[in-house]
Amino acid sequence: MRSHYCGQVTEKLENKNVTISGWVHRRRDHGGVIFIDLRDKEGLVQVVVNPDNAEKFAKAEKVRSEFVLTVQGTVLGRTAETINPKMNTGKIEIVADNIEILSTSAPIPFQLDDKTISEEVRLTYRFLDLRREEMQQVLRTRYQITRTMRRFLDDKGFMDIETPILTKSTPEGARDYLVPSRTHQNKFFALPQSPQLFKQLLMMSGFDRYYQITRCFRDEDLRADRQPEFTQLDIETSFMGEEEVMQIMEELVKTIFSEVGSINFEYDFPRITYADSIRDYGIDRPDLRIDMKLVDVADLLQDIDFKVFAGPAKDPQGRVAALRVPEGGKMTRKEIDDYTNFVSIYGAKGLAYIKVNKLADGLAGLQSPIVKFFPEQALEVMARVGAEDGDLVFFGADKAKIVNEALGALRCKIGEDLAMLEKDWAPVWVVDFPMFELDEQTARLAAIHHPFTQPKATTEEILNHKAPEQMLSKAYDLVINGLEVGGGSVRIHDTDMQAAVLKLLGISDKEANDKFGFLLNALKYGCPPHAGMAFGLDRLVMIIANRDSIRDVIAFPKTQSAACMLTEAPGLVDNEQLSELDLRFRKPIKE
RNA sequence: GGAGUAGUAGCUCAGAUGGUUAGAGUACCUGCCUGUCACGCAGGGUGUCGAGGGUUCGAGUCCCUUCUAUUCCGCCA
Repeated sequence: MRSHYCGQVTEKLENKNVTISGWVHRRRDHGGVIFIDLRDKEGLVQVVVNPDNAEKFAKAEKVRSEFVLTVQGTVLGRTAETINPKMNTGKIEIVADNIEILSTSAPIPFQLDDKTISEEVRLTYRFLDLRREEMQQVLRTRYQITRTMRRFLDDKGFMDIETPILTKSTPEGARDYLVPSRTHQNKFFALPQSPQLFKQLLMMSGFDRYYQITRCFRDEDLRADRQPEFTQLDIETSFMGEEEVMQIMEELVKTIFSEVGSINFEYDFPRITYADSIRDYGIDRPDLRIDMKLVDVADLLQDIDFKVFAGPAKDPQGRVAALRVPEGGKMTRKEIDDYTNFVSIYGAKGLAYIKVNKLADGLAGLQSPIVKFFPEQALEVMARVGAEDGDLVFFGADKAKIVNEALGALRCKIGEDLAMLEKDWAPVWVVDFPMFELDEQTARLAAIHHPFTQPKATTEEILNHKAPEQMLSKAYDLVINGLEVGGGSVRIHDTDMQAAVLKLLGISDKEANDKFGFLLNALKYGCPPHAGMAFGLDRLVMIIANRDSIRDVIAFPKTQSAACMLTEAPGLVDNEQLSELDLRFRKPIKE
């Protein structure tokens, strides 16, 4: 049915007979001659149908968009006036000897070259949406990335091993997707949030280097960069520490960017500690494409007669920080109001600012509703943040968490709005994460990474630590352009240390045994030191393919309510199925 | 759970202040056309104005409820 792909018929094949098959991209009927652009995965080629044969011509007249055809014909060079420089195959055309209609098509609900189609329509007809060149290209990029990952890891002695999809609910972490068991009454499987425990067990089994490109499931609300089922490149190694894992993972990422995106990082990825990242950027996944930092000014403003600033400045839990926007003085009142509105999302009660008109004029050169509250300190603050004429300096003063989130987000928003991105790519390792965080509602400690991460402390120190929330862990995240693309840690390989961590987390022996006793048990039988990492494949593809949404790099994604527009999943099931599972609804089904 | 935005023809959208028969482009259909490549020309409207309720003499427009999509907050070890 095919001697060549449409997109690969070039002038080299002139005067040759070819057979091509594909979809009718467009038909132009001139009455006496009909042009058909035929499309397959390699591209488009123009087919010319002349009226020299009535049967053939009649078929061409019947043809419509998206019909599937096989065309036999002769490749001919176009005359100079009819060459189409916009097409790769524009120097030639195929003069049809014979046309076969393999499949007709109803009028399609949207035109493939229309770039303004709503996502709702695209997802409902995803099989058509995926015909678009753009989507074909993205999925090809995705495949090239996974292929590169596999080759890189295979060459380094990593082995691909599958782990169960039907598994057990884990403590903490995200909400599980549950699957009722028919053979075990009242019991449920959980879909894995990640193969974390299995890959640790594989290390204990002696496989030494494991990887898997695998689906993970988390039943939480969606975002542009979050789907309830997503794909991870999951990796674990034995007898490697933080440094070795980070090095090999960095090499992997560089290889992917180089081979798939022709982007070459000729430097070591910078590293930043969690604490520094929060201090300078307000967030643990800093976008280093933007050259602005938060600057602490609390020490200068503790004693002023302006409670909005002085209060948080004196509060150990508070923070007063400034964000200097170079040349931000051009901002209008409305723009500033919009930013004030923006930070309110994060709980900020306001957004103070100082416009720097002319520093040489001293206080008179500063334009601001708040300078009058601290005339003595204002210039010192300006010096601290490095303000120059024409700048605008924003201030956040509140609980540290609020200031960090508000100014951190503001920094990125302004960076984008004012086109302040200084480079295309900014990878960075974030290291020295705290081991625990204090849950404000329950006042309990929770693991920031997961409870199997090794703290930077001995078992003794873990048990006797006076401020466990200050303890660091051997965890690391890889952040690119403000997006967390991967994270990992050194794991605990010692029974006593694992018990100590679980104890701090307030997980009882019984609970630990119920939920992952198999892991604790395995730890007893010779566990190698091991460490690993997992990459969010979808995010990595998104960033390399330069898309704004993870949905654009997944063939069949879910909507924000975790539904599939195409299959209309999730759906109702038969009563018979429910009764086999011994399940019943607590409320009547709404029609 | 919360905040914002959107929902009118197959698609993308217009439709101040409530007013007669709801429009445009495109797609589609019919006819014409032998060099187009977003072909062109002439003609044709194919509609549950997301759904339900309310106000009104009268609702695409106002009010309430609700559904869907999307962005964000919470959530996501």
